[in-house]
Amino acid sequence: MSSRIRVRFAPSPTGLLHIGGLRTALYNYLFAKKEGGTFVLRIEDTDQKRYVKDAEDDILQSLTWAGIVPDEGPGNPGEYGPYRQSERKERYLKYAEQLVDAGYAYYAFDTPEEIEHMKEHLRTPENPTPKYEIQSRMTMRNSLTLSDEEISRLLSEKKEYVIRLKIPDGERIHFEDAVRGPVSFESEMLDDQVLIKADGMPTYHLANVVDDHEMKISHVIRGEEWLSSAPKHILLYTYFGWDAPEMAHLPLIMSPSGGKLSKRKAEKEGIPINTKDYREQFYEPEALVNFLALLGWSPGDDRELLSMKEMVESFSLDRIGKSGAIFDHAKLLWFNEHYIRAKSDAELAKELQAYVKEVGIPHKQDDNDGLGDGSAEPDAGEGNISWPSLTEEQKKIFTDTKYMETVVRLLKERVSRLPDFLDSGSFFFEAPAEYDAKAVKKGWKEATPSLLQAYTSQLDIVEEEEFKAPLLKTRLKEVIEKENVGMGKLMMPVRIAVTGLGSGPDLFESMELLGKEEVLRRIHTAIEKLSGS
RNA sequence: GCCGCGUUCGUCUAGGGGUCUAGGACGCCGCCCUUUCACGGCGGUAGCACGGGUUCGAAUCCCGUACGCGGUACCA
Repeated sequence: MSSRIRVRFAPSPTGLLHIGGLRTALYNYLFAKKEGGTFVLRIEDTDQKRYVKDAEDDILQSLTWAGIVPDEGPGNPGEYGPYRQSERKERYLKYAEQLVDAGYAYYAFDTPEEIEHMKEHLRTPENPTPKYEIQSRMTMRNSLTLSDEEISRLLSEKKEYVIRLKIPDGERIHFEDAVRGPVSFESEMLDDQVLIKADGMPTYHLANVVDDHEMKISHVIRGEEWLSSAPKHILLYTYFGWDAPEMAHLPLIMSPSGGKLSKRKAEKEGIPINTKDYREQFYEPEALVNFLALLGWSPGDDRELLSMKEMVESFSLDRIGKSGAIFDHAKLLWFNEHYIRAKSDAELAKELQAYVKEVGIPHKQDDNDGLGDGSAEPDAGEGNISWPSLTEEQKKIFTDTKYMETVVRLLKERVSRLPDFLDSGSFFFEAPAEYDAKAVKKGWKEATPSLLQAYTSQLDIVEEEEFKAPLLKTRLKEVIEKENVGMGKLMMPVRIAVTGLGSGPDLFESMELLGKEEVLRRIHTAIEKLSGS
């Protein structure tokens, strides 16, 4: 006999899965796994107006990518299906009518205009949002005010109607929230929530309660935006005579500028909001998951880098924080760097190849710096790129696994995200088109060309097979000794010539990888281009 | 407006009456390593929102204020 713990992630397919949703799913998942329970995915597609066709696919793909795989869901039904609310439509009406019969709900025939008129009438500065409730409902056209004949006539004429919950008067509704402790609401503050909409579909509130009950959900773990409607749900459980599940309302993920991290806000602040964005930009899923887990939860000790397994082992609802957590992209990048470095060169090379195949290579137009104060901005570099197709030559390079693995090995310690390999290692894939102005100014002097000549004449006589890092270094040392200059005097110009940049991975290893012919060509090109001007 | 929830370094957090001159991490700064940069190592910067209580003692408990956030739909 397995555990009775059952949790669900119940997104509505109105768009791509955003990271807040992903975190909610994650917490549900961690709790389920920790308790040996079941993690259910339920699609809450009761709003036909906002339905987005591909959203469900995206949700599942994103969850899978993150390693948060549902035990039950539309794709892998358990014994409580179907798992899409649109496919469970009939049962909600039945339950709602049951409530009507018991006197806990009623039919309402008001048109939207009539409701708006009522609210308009009641609206004052002190009460900007009038409700459909104990007072106002008696002025409306519903089964509380209409005669029985009138009601059955309207019903039989198939007039549009909704079913509303009859909120009781003067009750205080208490419940215990697993993360917040005791919470209570005055019933006066609730309005007569619509349970069944005019189109026959249930609202979230009804569907949610019915499904959680029918699917034997033991713990409802969801975002704090639901806290205010929890009393309505509690009321529904009571009226149905069901035990309410445990509730846990998660703190919201906030934007750096304050407020809920909405799509709009995130975009404005340069934060990828959809899980799909992270997939497409090849973030390490472990990094996102680790980061998200710690945004509002902590294992109770000083560990920060946790595998899914470790998170499962340490997870508990009472270690979830109560206040909103600001999304810190810089910290996410730190996690990402960590997980990149934890991967093998072969693994990374493969991913990089996949990335290029899918996306292409970025071509920087201008404003190419890589030096200077760039390190201050974690997100620098985006915006000025285009994605042209690869040349034959580049295809050859990118399919050369050995080559790619070396690139990865040389660059791994200096990238934050997978695409950065292409950015900071662009010279591995094409000769520098321009030279970093700062570096040139600092390291390219009058005497440079002759020094470079001296070095290249040494390199000229190196056999191709001998063109290895240690030898290249030795040759360079010999030249500077002979010319009686410091190492930087030669190394910097060589770096500029070969990479176009003032800094980067080990120069000699980079040269070895590029090969004799290419290196010599680049040095000669640089002398031509930089010495004239 | 009303209702609800919250408030520890810039950010994520530990801490739940004495062990707190508040710990860790990211970021930032400095030093070391490296004749580049990065990684790494070491060090530093910075915080209990405010005001009242309770107590021998409060970041921790209570009240109030301020501020923030959420909700206030035939959206979820």
